[in-house]
Amino acid sequence: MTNSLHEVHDLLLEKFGPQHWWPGRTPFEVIVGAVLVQNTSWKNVEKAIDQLRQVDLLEPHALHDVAVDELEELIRPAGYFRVKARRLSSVVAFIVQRYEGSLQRMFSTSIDTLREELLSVHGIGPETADSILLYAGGLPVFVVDAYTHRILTRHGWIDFEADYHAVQQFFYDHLPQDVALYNEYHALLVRLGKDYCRKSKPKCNECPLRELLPDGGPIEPE
DNA sequence: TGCCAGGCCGGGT
DNA sequence: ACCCGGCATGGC
Repeated sequence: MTNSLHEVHDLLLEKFGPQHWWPGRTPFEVIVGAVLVQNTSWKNVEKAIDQLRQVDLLEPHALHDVAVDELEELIRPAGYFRVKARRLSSVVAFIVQRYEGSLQRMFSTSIDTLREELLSVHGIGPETADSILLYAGGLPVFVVDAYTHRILTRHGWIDFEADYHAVQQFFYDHLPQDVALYNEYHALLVRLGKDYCRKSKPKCNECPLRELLPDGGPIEPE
């Protein structure tokens, strides 16, 4: 790693500008979005969120009172709607039962404890948990997603085999603990990924990070 | 048109 | 401990 991760962040910020993540109006809306966006484009999620807003379901107790099959129809545009309706129900049940529906209380819990609790909820894995902690809770947690992994492996910064925790640790090892930095950085990596690091149609030769690499360019995609 | 999107779970080896 | 299929709509 000849260049600090700071430089990468600064270059991306210079090129793309602030991303203003998370695109949610309230912490609860961010949580709902975090579940709905799993392996799905944000565009689809927006439609589902809009439908929930139309019927005033973007708050814990209201959503908790909705039947699953009704929820399914409302979130249909987000895809995987049966699965996600149940996942949302689980998350909301957790918030209502464990924290009386208060995100204020929920985010008062220590990060490590809350992370473990979130991971124990059906439908919440590492990325969703961390997205909730960072983007809904404003806590210093770095979010790793498929783009992050792909970008780092294609540039030879980490092994392809690196798992979620290893990738996350890579950022913790090279960055100061800074919520605003974590927030912007993840958003910028996703932005970069969409333009230059898609699973298919990668445009590594045009990648703006190319100039930061010692050998003049990203390695070939796997 | 086919392939993929800001994952996660459960069953099979 | 892996490995893999299933889940589903909408966009390029």
